[in-house]
Amino acid sequence: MSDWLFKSEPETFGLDDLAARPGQTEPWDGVRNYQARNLLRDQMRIGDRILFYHSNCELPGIVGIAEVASAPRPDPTAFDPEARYFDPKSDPDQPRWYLVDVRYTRHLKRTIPLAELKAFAQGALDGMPLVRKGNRLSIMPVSPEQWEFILGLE
DNA sequence: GCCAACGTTGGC
DNA sequence: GCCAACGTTGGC
Repeated sequence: MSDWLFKSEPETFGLDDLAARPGQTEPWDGVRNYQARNLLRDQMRIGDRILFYHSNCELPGIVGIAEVASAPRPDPTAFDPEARYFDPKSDPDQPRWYLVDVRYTRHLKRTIPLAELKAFAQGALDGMPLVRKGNRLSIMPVSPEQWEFILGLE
């Protein structure tokens, strides 16, 4: 069992959107980064916990908790020429991109801002990609210690 | 809106 | 296989 952090732009699809979905569950499509893909495809299991992070917004930070609600499976939007994330090089017989379903768990009592987390970049969150400059990884692993520490800030 | 950081692409 | 050019991410 592993823990993860997922980034999402709230203007596109935020935690409120997830909570409003039928079953509070949504396929996490559109991941088009190989490092994120490998984590998603090879390591995610049903029940894994997710820190839900809002990026590219007024107050970037962790806003809630979700969970992995399906096994990894090929991302169908990669095969759809109409889809924003269509990838003509993804072959249905050998899919390049994968997704999992994500289910809402809860909102945090407050947003834990990135700026606050960065204060621990040389401490409890040492090595976490999120607090490293220029990081763009949209899915990253969270150690049990990091998970406990971050929620301790709530 | 700016721009630094980064991943990907493609020419050679 | 190198690396410049390009497009994207995402904080500020």
